[in-house]
Amino acid sequence: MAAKRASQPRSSVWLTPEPTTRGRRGPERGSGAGSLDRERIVAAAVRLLDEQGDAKFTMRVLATELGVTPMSVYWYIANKDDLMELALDAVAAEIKLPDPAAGLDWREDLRALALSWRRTMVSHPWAIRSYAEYLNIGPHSMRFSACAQAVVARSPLPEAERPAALSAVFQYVYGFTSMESRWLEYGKEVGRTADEFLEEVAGSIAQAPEIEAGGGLMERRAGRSLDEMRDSDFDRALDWLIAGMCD
Amino acid sequence: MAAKRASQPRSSVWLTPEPTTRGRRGPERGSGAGSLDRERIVAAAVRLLDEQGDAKFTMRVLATELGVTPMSVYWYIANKDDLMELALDAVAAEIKLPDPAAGLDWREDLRALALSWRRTMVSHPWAIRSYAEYLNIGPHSMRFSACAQAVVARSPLPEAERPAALSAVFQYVYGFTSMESRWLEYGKEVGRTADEFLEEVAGSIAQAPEIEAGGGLMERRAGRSLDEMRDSDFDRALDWLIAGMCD
DNA sequence: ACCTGAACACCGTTCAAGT
DNA sequence: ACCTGAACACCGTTCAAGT
Repeated sequence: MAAKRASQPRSSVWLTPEPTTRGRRGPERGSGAGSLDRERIVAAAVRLLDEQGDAKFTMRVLATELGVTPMSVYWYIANKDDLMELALDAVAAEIKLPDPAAGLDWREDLRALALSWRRTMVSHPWAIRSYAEYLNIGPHSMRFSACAQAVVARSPLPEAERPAALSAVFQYVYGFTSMESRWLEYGKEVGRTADEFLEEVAGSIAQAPEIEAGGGLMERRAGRSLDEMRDSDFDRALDWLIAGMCD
Repeated sequence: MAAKRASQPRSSVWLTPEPTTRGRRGPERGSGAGSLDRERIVAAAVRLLDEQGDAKFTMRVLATELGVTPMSVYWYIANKDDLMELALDAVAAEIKLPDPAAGLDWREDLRALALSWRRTMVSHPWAIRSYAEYLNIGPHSMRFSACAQAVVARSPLPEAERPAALSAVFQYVYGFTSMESRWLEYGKEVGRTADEFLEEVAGSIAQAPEIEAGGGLMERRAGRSLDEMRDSDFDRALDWLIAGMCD
């Protein structure tokens, strides 16, 4: 999607200051059903992305949803890439941040942060996919990372190592969640649970002659469901990470 | 790209047994310049993806590169998604595996595996992006994960915890590398080094009033280049992970 | 200031036809 | 068995025009 036109360098909504005239209007203009603005457009985009997935999300269906012609939308946003960045940041606003006044240990707060990031992303698979394509530097996203930095700032780690600590935790969470939602989505598309789907795939792989059997990576352990296993593997790895950081 | 047509569930090349008649020919047919087959198609795809990026990679330019009509390619592969999966697995073949006979500590082998995965992916940014979209269960990819499993099998970890260990390491590496190559590519697109680009972005963010300053996440430490910092953060986090796993 | 309609330059892919 | 040409059903977006 990004950089479709030939050699135009791609940029970011966040780096091109928005002309405040557009989509910004005073309170005198009542929010009648048909009035368009950035906010309404982004909200509709997020809703459609959630409901139908990013593959089916086009400027044309967005316009239809808004009861408007495709080109109307372009009055408020420069292009689809910008809209995706806006939608991405809107989702970042949903991530619950721990209350610093609660007085929890920094490790618990870091854990909580990781968990709520994961929860949010699993419910917006298109968003986590967009991470691979867009810079994610909107205000809500920055608010999240500022919060994360404040949490590690309370740790005993020397200042020079804090970025590595954040990197370790959140790159891991990103990787894990990305993988997780890919399986969930695949399963949903073929109409099964992730459990069933993964088992089918494991079966096919085991039979394919040219594929050397992975031997165990995909198999259930102790009769637990895959959902349970996923959760506990996630927790376990997080524990290791945080434990390792403190020696 | 995946699942473009409306409600057709997406599948995978690896799950739909290839009719061996196609693209498989006896040795009697010399590999003349114009002869098409799966192998040649996939090789050309990888080359084009490397050179021009996935945004510009279309079936039409692929066909042109092969000196053939777009639809010729479809005799050998079912669709573009399948081709991407094939290309993805071709790249997985490049990942260097540690020699189990070298007698290194399992931790060193795990590290080596992570490093060579990262190196391979950084040189094929389209491939790491494809991870978010496709099942990655081709023979070379499975060979890689079988190797990784063999390595942790040599660790003192109880069997039930090995999947979590693998998950921790490789999800982290995936997340890190994904982020890394996104910045590298963005920088390249606007014609600067990742260093310069990141600095510019940090500058813009600092100035944007609605964005709460991240405060330090993006700043250099001790005058080192970003490349150096990236490498050392990566190493540090890997150490933590592996150390944490062993208590 | 805001919205439309028609058009452009693309996509991936189907299908009937050629050799 | 392999390859082509024309066409279909889409995309995002430009541009000139309307109100």
